[in-house]
Amino acid sequence: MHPVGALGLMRGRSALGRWIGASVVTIEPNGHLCNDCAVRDLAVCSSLDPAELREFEHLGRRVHFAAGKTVFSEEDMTTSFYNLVDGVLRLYKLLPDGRRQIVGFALPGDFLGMNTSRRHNFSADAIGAVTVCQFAHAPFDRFIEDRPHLLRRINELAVRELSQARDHMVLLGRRSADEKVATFLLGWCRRLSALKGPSGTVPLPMGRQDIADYLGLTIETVSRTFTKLERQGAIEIIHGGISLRDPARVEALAAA
Amino acid sequence: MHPVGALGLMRGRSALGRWIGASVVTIEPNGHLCNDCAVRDLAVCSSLDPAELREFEHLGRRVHFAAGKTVFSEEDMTTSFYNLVDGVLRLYKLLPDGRRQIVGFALPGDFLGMNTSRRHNFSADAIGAVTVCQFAHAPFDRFIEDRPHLLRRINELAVRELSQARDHMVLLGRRSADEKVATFLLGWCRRLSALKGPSGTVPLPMGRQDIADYLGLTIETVSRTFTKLERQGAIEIIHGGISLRDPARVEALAAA
DNA sequence: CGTAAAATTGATATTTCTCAATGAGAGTGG
DNA sequence: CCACTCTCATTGAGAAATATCAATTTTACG
Repeated sequence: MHPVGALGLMRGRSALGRWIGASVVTIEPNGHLCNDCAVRDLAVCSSLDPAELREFEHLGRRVHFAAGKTVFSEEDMTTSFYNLVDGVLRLYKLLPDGRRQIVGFALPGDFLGMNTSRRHNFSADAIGAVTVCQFAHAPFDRFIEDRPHLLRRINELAVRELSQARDHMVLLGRRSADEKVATFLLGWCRRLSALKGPSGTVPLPMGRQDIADYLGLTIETVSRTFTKLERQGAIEIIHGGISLRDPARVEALAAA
Repeated sequence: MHPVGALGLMRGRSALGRWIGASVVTIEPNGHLCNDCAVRDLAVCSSLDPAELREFEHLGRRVHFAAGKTVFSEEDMTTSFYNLVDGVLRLYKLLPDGRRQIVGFALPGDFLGMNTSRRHNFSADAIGAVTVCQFAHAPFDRFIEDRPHLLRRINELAVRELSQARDHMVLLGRRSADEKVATFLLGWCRRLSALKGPSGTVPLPMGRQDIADYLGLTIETVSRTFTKLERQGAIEIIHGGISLRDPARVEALAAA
């Protein structure tokens, strides 16, 4: 089987093709059970006991997005929270002249939609096919009201993201192109391992331009750096991903 | 009066010189009243009612740090939360080879010390004299236990910081040196205005190297950009700060 | 097979960094 | 009060990293 497809992260075409063609955004009929949910233990839901989970079940609805579709935009009013269930999102901000900074890639279990302003402060696009669990603000807020453990869990996720954001600032402000790429590959690899277990080949569902916009580089520099790493024997470039040939070397390049 | 000293942000020498010379880090004897606190309505405390505040009062103790002192270090175990009461902190991370990225400047009202690991994920130095309100973890956690409104307030601050962190990623990854400096000056100016009211001259308590490490530039580039802005008539460089001569022009340079 | 999008590669330009020297204030001690 | 020294900031010249522009190759998909 294709290494990328095997992890359900294929770009441009969905392994779950049945929604595509019918419609690019599909809302699943009610009746999904949280107990069956793939991110049951990863997401905010991990703080809920079985009884709560049964109630929670009725608050959210599953929504599918086809590759490239926008889940929400920076300027939109926030009406919902989202739990990413399957697929990958690119989270980004645009400058007025079109320059783009990707502020992160969301993976299953990530919780989106928190804000102070009533507006999202970044946009989110599906990379490949995506499933989210969507919660309207009002009922979610009511549910959380007398469940401080859920609030605590949400805070925990926010604080973790904050820590990652700071790490990324260091990368953007103080690392060379080589270090940026090496650090990205390692970090991505670690996140996927945590999610799906270790694997020889690492799928990169996002395109080179996405990687460039995440690392504050141009697409050409990213491409050249990939090639350089491959020539050094550190990685092997596979279609739709890479293989870490010499992880120690990549770590050395990442300079901790 | 000196414009910088007037705002209590003078660098290198404290307006409250009485602690300095005696000791660089001073713990105030108990008995401080939250009601008198300058950040009463800014900090996490704003979510507490008068009765709670009286109880809260006993949890924290005020600690003073002289200019340049480290409040906590990245590698330290976290034993406390901190409420910045007076002064400015630089929050930064270091790479093994000494490169530094300043991830933010903390101002009065900011709440520090949240984390998921049991360690701080950045270091904090006093820029000029600083007063913090320090809370030991255990009693603070106990206090928060049955006060979800305080937890909600803390979450609110975390989410706001996250939003700022993302804005800063855009700056670091996608803006030119000129845009970085202009954006920094405007942002700093706005933060101080919100805190102390608008003012013609804007104190910059941090040094040029701090600004450079915040913007992902070198000190020379920052210095040159300041000079350039001054020659264009956009700003005037004052000792220990600047004056926004032509705010519209600076905003144009910041490119939204 | 043909076309379009994405990725790679090369040549050159630009920005920012590096290295080096100079200048300006603040604190010190005579 | 005045040299002296220290740190911080500024300025200049040249170097290096990365961006830009342009062409080519590869891959995807009808």
